[in-house]
Amino acid sequence: MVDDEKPMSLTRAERRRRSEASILGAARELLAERGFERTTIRGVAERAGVDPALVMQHFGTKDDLFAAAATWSVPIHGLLGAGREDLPHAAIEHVLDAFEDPELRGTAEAVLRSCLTHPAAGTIVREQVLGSAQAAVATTIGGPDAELRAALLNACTLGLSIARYLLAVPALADVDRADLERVLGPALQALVDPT
Amino acid sequence: MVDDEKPMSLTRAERRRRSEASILGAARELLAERGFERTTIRGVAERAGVDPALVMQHFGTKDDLFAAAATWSVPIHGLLGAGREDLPHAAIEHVLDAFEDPELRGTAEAVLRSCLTHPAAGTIVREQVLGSAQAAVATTIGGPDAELRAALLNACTLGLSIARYLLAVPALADVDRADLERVLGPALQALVDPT
DNA sequence: GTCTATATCTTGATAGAC
DNA sequence: GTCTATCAAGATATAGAC
Repeated sequence: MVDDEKPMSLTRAERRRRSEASILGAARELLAERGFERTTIRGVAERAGVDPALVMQHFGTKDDLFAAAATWSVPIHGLLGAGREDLPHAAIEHVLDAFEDPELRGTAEAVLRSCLTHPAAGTIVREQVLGSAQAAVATTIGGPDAELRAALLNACTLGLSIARYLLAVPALADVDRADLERVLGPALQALVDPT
Repeated sequence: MVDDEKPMSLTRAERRRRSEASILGAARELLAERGFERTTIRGVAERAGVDPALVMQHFGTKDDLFAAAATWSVPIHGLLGAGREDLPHAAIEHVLDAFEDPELRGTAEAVLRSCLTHPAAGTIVREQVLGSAQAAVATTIGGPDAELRAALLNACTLGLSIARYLLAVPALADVDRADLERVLGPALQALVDPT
């Protein structure tokens, strides 16, 4: 019982870890490009360079694979640390950082791409992504309309993310950070300041 | 050749017109609820109360059915007639009207629901919905950033539509028109006014 | 014009050899 | 641990009877 570990166990665990990581990466790419419905187990396996059956062996079902690939832990510390004057700036940075970091962008796109058609993805966006940011922002805004203002702030940044990165609207996809902040900043400021 | 019209032709044409309309209505409903991939010909036929083969007979392919059901002629005259001070108000009315008219809402949701996963729907939103509104708004905005400001105005209203009507974010789905305009209006005004 | 029957393909998932 | 072979279900689309 004690010494039944085989000498190859490290290699076995290592191989498993690697194939799991490559499967997860391939799944994220395809989910980001095509969404949940058009992403197939076979397609994921092919891009990962493994056998289709191996994907099922590791993750059980397609939904479980999605859940594993689309786990998006939103870093809201940037929003929490901001005062009311910094909030627009922080919010814009928040989304631009997520989509310009190659690591984060995959999962962010994977979740957003399917959020209108896949119930699980919709719940993630509604409750985790928008929900946590809304709660973090509402307290620093304050006032009677705090929740509404926070929700609208989120809606605008969500619209920007979708239009710029997922739909690739020309006028938004091409513009650089500085112009974006310069033009959008005052608008979000008006949203945050209760007049 | 001249008199080969049958006496029943009116009935036949009428029946065809009716079944086509009911198929189109059922397709719009399901497309709005589930999106393109999860909408099946069988499901459309069942909801319309007709035979699945009849759907194909009328529309040829599933993509053609989508094209017919998701033809969204955006009424931008409200945006064209507005001056710079009225633009935020007109823009908000523009989206709220579309989603609160039961007739328009179906097609609007059908297009938006699939715009991230179905290429044709994405093109419609990018070029027709956002494109036409952007062109209409950019000229009244004027200045060097006109296109960018118009695109951002569109992105914000798109985000509002998605969050409120498709994702049903609580804080946005429950609020009424007046509050929405009161809070969002000044923000969009700041977006429109070049400072 | 409408429906029955079916062809053809693709999907997610499983069983078992090695 | 990995792959071959395959199942069962569901999809679009078509052919032909009525």
